[in-house]
Amino acid sequence: MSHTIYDIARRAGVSIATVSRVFNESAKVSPATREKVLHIAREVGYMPQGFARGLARRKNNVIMAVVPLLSNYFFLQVLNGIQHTISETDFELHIYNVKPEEPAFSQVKRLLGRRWADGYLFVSIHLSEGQWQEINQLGQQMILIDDACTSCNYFQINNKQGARIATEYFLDRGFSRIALITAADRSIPAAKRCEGYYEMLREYGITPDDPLTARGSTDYRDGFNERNGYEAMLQLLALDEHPEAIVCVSDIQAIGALSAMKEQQVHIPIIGYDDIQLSEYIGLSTMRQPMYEMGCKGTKLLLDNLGEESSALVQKNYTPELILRSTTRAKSNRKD
Amino acid sequence: MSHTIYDIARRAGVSIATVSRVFNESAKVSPATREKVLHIAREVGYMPQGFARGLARRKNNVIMAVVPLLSNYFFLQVLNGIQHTISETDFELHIYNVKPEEPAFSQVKRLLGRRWADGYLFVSIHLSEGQWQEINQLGQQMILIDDACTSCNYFQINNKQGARIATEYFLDRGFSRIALITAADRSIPAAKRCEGYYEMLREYGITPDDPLTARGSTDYRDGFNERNGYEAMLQLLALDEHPEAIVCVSDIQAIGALSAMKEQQVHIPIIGYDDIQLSEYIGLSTMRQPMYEMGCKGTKLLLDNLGEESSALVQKNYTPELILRSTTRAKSNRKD
DNA sequence: TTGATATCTGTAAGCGCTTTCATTATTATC
DNA sequence: GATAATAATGAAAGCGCTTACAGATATCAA
Repeated sequence: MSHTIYDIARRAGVSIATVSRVFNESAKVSPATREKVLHIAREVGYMPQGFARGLARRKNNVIMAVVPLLSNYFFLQVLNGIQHTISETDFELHIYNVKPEEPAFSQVKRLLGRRWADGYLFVSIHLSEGQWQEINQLGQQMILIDDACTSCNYFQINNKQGARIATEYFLDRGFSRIALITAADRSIPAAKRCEGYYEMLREYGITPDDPLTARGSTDYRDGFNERNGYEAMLQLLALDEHPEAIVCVSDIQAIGALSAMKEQQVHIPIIGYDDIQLSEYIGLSTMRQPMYEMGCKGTKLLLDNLGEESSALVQKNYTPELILRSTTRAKSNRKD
Repeated sequence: MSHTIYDIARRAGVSIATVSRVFNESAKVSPATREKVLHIAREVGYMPQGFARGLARRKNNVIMAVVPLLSNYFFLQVLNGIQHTISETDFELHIYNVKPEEPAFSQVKRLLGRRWADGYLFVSIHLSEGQWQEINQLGQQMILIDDACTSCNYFQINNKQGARIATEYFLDRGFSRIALITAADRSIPAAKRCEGYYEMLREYGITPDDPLTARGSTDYRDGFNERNGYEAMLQLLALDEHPEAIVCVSDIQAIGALSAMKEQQVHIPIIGYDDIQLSEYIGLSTMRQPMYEMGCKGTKLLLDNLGEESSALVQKNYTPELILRSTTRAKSNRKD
């Protein structure tokens, strides 16, 4: 069943060192022995065990992407970028999914302590500056994607700026009753986006109106879910006066909002956030973030750092881009 | 930086055996020493390394879920079930994502050879009977979810039956020009679903009409993508006579098809497949599969098997359920 | 032939941990 | 106070591998 290097060595009539050399592409083994060993290995399905090898080498050629609740759409594209970059090396990618039931901080600490991987990519894991510092002091190679910390390498998108751009788009078109659909308070990106919305409103001399900030009560995925958007929209439509436009902190909520509008036969311009793949087909205007690119760049940096001893900090900020589609177009051609 | 059990032992003035016992909840250590060790460990951030521990124990409390290209919506829900079940144990879940560029078979073989995990859950990985046999002979604990093999444990959904149900729904309503939107030929589930469609048509005495089977040319994710459905729908709408109803092998393609219909202002009843979360909000009728449940059951079985020596094969087949929503309702109340 | 090089292979030490077994310290029992 | 039983600890082997280092063999110039 489970063969070890000793079994192979015995059957091939060589020492374990030779077997090891065969599997490490070390040149110092004659073609004849190499073939003999490989043949036996193939026959019994032998391959060096990751652990033992990792232990001996103090490196196991695994990098780990740490992501929040996997069914969140956001970082799937980041992962694609990571995957793509890794597949060009001899590293393996393992993915670790932090669960919502336990604080991310303790999960991450435990994970790093185990040292399963040579390096870690944290995607959309939001911790405080102090917590990241502590994690970073564990001395593992790591990169933050979609969060920041002064002492870490990171690739971040400016959430506030994204919301500012979306809000300004509507302001520029003369709207002033602009509503906001937000998510759970505890979500840091949501909070940043709200902030951008408020800030931009004030810059245009508008005092944010409380009832125009809505959020559903469905808490699943920090409120980043369709139903939450649906509920929020219902609240907004129940107002004495409908809002003129809507800024939404995620596409997925915007989709819920759109279905509420459809039910009530109203059309209010809306801009989502994330540019998930579906948005294009739904015609949802949105803020696009360079997720794939961040995945690639982050991975490349991590792999580079793995080689060198200590390298300079890389900290990069991106600005999201407004993608205009039909949900921001006037619906004059339709009767309803 | 990276402390070992020796460092802790030295600083605590005990042997490494004692430190090890502290971290293994072994009762044989006095409260005083336990505290002393734990205190020092906490101070320097020590935790036993996964490898070394795995090597010594020949078990590392990791189970691995192997999934195809991560951006596929299908198995996200399976993963939720897996996650949920595992979080109630002291196991960790690592996820491995097979890449499209290399045959899944060789990736899986390599992965199992490394023995990173104690057990493996293969979700939506489609290999031939013979290939699974070979994989199974590597002697690792494994469960198949959404595929089958006579010598393995598996939890499978009857794809053919699902398509039969969808097709029959339309047949029962008197339609006979029922179209099929399918995906890439190489996709096994897609093929099975097609088969169900053809079979049911014939049982109702209808000879399948070639042009009524459509597929887009966008190959991304084996054709399971919005654009593919969009293109397929365009082909169907270009026919001399529109189909009366559409069976689609995935929700994601059905969404593409719907947007094509919307563009051309037509409404043709359609049933998707998968019941992804968005479908509810779009009102898409679909075939629902018990994905979450399969994730839970599969994981539970795997964990059980990990304990015992050899246990009886568990092979379970599910039938998808037809969920009726607005895309199968007559659109008589709307003008367009 | 001889010694010097180059090529291949084996020996053995370690990687960081767990765990058995032996040893010592402690407590209970009479 | 001696003995047996119990509890806490340490020494050491081993998990499956890599990798210096050294040894063996082959090759070649002189």
